[in-house]
Amino acid sequence: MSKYEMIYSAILKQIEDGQLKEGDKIPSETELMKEFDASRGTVRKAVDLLQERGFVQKIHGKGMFVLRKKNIEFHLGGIVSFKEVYEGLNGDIVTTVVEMKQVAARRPLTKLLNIKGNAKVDLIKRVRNIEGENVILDINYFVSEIVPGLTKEIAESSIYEYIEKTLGLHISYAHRVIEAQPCTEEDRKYLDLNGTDHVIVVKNFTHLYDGRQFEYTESRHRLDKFYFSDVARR
Amino acid sequence: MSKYEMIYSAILKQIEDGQLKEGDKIPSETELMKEFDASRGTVRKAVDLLQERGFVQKIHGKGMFVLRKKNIEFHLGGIVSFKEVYEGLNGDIVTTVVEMKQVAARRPLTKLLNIKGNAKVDLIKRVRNIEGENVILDINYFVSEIVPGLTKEIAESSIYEYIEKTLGLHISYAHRVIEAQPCTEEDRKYLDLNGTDHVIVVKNFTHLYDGRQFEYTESRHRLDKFYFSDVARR
DNA sequence: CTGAATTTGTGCGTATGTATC
DNA sequence: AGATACATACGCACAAATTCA
Repeated sequence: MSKYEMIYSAILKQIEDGQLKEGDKIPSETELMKEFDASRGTVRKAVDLLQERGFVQKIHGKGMFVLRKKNIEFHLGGIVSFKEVYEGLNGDIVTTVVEMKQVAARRPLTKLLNIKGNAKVDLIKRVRNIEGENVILDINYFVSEIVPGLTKEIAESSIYEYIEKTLGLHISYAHRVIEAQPCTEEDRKYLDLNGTDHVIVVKNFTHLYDGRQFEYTESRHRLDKFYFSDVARR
Repeated sequence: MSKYEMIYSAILKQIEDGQLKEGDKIPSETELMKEFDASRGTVRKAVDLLQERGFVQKIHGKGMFVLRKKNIEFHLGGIVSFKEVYEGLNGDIVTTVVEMKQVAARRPLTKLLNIKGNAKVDLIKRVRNIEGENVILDINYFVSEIVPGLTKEIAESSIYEYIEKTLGLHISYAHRVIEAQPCTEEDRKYLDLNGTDHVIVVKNFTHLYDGRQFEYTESRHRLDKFYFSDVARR
């Protein structure tokens, strides 16, 4: 881990552990330089990261203050977001693979994944059951050439861990779209819809560090279980 | 404008004008140093900003490449997001103030705005009409002590411009929450709901540079007109 | 395959500007 | 007015990833 990441983590830990509470002033940059035996540039890189991610707020001439303790979580891979994740989930999340096969890409998919026709794609459909109700249907498409060797076991645990740890690929960014759609036959088949006739769809176009797109995913959430939270700056 | 902002804008303009197209390699940091007569740190600050905002992707040892031309727009103030904004909106957006009054804060509101009871609050309800349909109901609450002098005229044009330009306040960040809710009586009264029984609610907790919260807003969107897009990194 | 050149990543030091108290 | 704290900018050195002769 680099030095600025160490400083970032150390300060973040103090916030999470409650040694630094909301509204507290964080030591000045010169003090942090001494504390961590680092240059000002390095300290600034660390605290800029803290600010970007919404933990602190720097004020010119005054100092730097703690905004919030808990991370505004987003999940680049896997489950995107739902209420229980934020509310400290009491019950369990059970993931079931309901369909899994390799297909040759056809028209809508070739565009969504930015690949040529007939390129091999791994299709995975998973249902997320929370506290006894099926509330999320995840439909993943992975480019087989980039992500080979997917199995049912991997799909049931963590595909992202497999991609990063086992395959050694570096995931970089995802373009996300959130919108509502009328329920499909498939939604009705797999989800406990509770009388609702729309779902919230989170689309993910996920890319590697080198820019290649390796995934397109639709997370279809039951309306009343959907929740999204973030911090926008400037 | 600072030097790194100049460099940021200059490169962004080249991307928007099409001189740098998607996939193109951007000149190396040393070349940009010469081009803009700047130090490496300044150039890096500019291109790091471009990367954060999703325009380019830097790859260690290779270079820096254009990802996309169009900004993934978010709107910190005012209208949060809806389909037509992204699709280049053909028709007009008409904003109508349907209610406006000053009230003394009561229980749910004191918590949402983080203020004391009986503190004065300006309540504004506005309907957004797009292509002949009322599809968004915005309910804004402003802390009167921080944002004084709001009028119907300001509410009909741009409240944020008034806050920043006229009052000279610096807006810094907003905590956003997106979720679905069943329609209220008010939704039914003001919106053309088209048979849907839920709305998508975007909640905004907006703060000044000094950390004070000055606004709480609910944007209530008709399901089929809602659209949200962003880029998540790492 | 090796090594050099290029390019981005990290870290240090210094100076000066600007806002707050 | 002076002290403090963050903001911008410059320069240098070395590390790590990639490319290519």
